[in-house]
Amino acid sequence: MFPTVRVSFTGLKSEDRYIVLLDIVPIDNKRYRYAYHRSSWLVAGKADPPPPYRLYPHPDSPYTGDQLKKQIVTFEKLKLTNNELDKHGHIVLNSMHRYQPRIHLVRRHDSGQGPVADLDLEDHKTFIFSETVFTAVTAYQNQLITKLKIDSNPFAKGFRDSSRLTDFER
Amino acid sequence: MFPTVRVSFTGLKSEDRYIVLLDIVPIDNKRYRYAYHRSSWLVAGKADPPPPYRLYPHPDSPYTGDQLKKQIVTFEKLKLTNNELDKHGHIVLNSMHRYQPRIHLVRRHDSGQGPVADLDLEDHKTFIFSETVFTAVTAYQNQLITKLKIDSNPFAKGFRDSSRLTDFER
DNA sequence: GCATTTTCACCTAGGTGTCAAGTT
DNA sequence: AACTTGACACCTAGGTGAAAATGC
Repeated sequence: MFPTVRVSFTGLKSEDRYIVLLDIVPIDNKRYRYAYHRSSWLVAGKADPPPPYRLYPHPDSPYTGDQLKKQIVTFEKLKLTNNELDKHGHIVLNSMHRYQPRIHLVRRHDSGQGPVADLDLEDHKTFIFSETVFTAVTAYQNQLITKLKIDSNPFAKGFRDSSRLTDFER
Repeated sequence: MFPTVRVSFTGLKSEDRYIVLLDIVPIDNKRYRYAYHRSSWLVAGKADPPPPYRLYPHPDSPYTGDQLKKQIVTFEKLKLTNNELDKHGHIVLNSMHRYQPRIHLVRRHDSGQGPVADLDLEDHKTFIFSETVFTAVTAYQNQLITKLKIDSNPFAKGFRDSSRLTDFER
């Protein structure tokens, strides 16, 4: 997933163990389509059946409070898929639906062991940044988003304006 | 450092915190030179003054006992240098001297925090594999070691026999 | 008519030994 | 004469969107 979600924390207990998780939840119960002629998203009916819900623990978890204070947690390895049968642990989304990523910080006292199965059973806090809402697609619907992603992602440098042929050069 | 040191552990306490470290110590007080005509190492006098000693903590440390049980700890990022003034945290060695890598497993109870400064002050166990002794060089002294390293390291694939011109092909 | 998947060129990032040139 | 360094070609490994192929 690009751009990459990056978070940092304060107010932690040095000695405690923490797990940082990310999940992505639907924003509404709708399916969308893109209207090219007016460059905007339109509601296209009720949401499709939701794919399996997955809670993605940051692969470096658990952290000690001490470790976590010092760094920025970067979800650069998080991947999205629309394949309900995915076996790689990626987060599964419906294409053409709108989503809100969330960050969860779970605190484990000396007792707690093992993976986080259910957040409701954990001592945790959830953080939501509404500016990170997005629409899932399999192909970009809009040239502006294509340009934005190409210009901001180092791996897409080969598609930058300056390295491509313009109409004039062609 | 290639080949990469890889270790796994058993008999850990799930709840405790562990730090895995690697250091490299001189095997004797000698300097060596290579005798080409008889393809063997010869003693070439007393050791040069030792460079700064560095204890290299595995970058993923600390581990919980639970985490550490499940995985192979791989020191693939460990680097060696002969530069006494090195600022990258690499292990500093004298070229043409013989060395023994060692693995240290430090157990931290709930109290212990911070980096490992002195192993003698820690609850730890040291593991030595004498088959990992090596001679530090800046250039290989022997065509057999060159061939062995090229054949076993994926990053040196471009130098394999099959992809290079033989005398016959030339 | 779209949406989705597959293959591809083009990158980032960095680990190899070689070879020419420099140092001691 | 022995050793060391730095630029280089050649790899591994994998993240990009484009375009063609496929599916619904």
